[in-house]
Amino acid sequence: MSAHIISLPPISRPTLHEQVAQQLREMLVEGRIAPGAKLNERELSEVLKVSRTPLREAIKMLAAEGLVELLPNRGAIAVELSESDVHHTFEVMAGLEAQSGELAAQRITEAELAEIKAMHYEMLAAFTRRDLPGYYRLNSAIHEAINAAAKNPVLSATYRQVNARLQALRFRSNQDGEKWSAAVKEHEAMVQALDQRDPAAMRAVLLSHLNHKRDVVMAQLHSRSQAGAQA
Amino acid sequence: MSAHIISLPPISRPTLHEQVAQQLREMLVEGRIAPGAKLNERELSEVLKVSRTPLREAIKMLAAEGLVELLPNRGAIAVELSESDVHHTFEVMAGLEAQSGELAAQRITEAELAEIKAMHYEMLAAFTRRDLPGYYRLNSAIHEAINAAAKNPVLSATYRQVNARLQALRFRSNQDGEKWSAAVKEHEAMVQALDQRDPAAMRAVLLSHLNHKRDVVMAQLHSRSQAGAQA
DNA sequence: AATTCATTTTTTGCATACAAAATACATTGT
DNA sequence: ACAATGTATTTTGTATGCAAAAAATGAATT
Repeated sequence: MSAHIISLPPISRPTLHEQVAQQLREMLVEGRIAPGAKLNERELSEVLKVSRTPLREAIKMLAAEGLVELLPNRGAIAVELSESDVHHTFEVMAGLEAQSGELAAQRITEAELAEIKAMHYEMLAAFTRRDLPGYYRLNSAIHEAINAAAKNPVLSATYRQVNARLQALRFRSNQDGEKWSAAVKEHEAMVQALDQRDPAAMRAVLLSHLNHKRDVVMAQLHSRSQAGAQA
Repeated sequence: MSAHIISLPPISRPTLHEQVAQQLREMLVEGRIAPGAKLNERELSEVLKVSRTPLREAIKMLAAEGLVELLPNRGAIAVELSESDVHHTFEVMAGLEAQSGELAAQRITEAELAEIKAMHYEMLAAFTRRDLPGYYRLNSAIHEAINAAAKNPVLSATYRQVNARLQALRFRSNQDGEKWSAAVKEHEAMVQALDQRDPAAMRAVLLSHLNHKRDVVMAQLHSRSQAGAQA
């Protein structure tokens, strides 16, 4: 048996239901399928050019992930989180982020820390330019990096799954300038806590960060539902 | 506002894939399907008396829940957690339990507390009789009750999903007598923290409780793998 | 005997077909 | 016009069929 021929098959083409699940995931998180909207199987199978079988398998996965809700004999709809759902979800996210930060402060490497600092400065640039899309992109990249620095794949997977449900809310609209700069200040404190390898400080700042984020989102949801009620 | 999707249908008749998923879940958690074992579709569809279609849909849900692993073109196997996986999973469970306890200490009602105290005494009885199955049953009922008292459905669902993976390990064998009484003492402290509505104390005791549980399980896994290596 | 290669068998993945439930529609009666 | 009821259409749920991939089998060669 020749020793250096083995271990070639790293690139496995994803199965069809896997690809479909990924596409639907994006459509749900990006809001191309609106919360509450029905997922018509015939329609989707035509758009995605697959038969209903792999499509249904993908939908079942998304249901287990909490991105869609299955209604027996009536198919699936994109989840629509109630105000209370959002509150509870943020509560869990806060706990996950706090733990993530706590562990990251214990386990982060110099290289990872340097990269986070770099992204932090880029984020400051986006903030200064009032470049909201850039800010959000960097913000979520930083949180992902903290997550990675925690070195716990189970925590990362759990975090991503819960976070995906929140992403589907599409709450990335303009936020109050004051709240925004407060968020930036919190990020400053985060980087500092990481630099000092201070888990308790990291936990504290992330808890407060997530609480503020929750308040912003809930306020937006509220104003959104107000606007909707008038239309 | 709120999602008023569910108004009437209290799931009169669960769909077939739903029932199959539930059955498979039990088989996996109860160890009737061993970790690492292959899930043969033809075989399972004969045992469960359903066609492969709903069976496959159920398997996809279990994959999303992390109970089985999908191998492209080679079907599914029951997840087999590595030592590192178990460690990471306990880390997440500790965080979830700690938060659950923290919230429960803030939100528990007198009635809920009374019920937990009652179960605690039953558990003491089981401990005194060295009734291990009864002890485990009451132990998990108490943790479920704490979870319920936290009044966060998202947290409960996340907790259950992560916990199911650990249950599949079937680590309920005899534990060291000293460790056992230490666990009971921790439960005593839990009830006290709940009674005093002390979230910080609750968090602390649950973190240490889960850390000890992790140590016990890891030790058992180790001795088990030792025994396996000799056979 | 062990290894390689070709062939058969099994198993998975996907598409289609059919049945049952839900929805939409139309007709009737008031 | 409206409600009620029966019928048609659509949509979901399940079973079956077929093709491709993987595994098993077995012969041929060294």
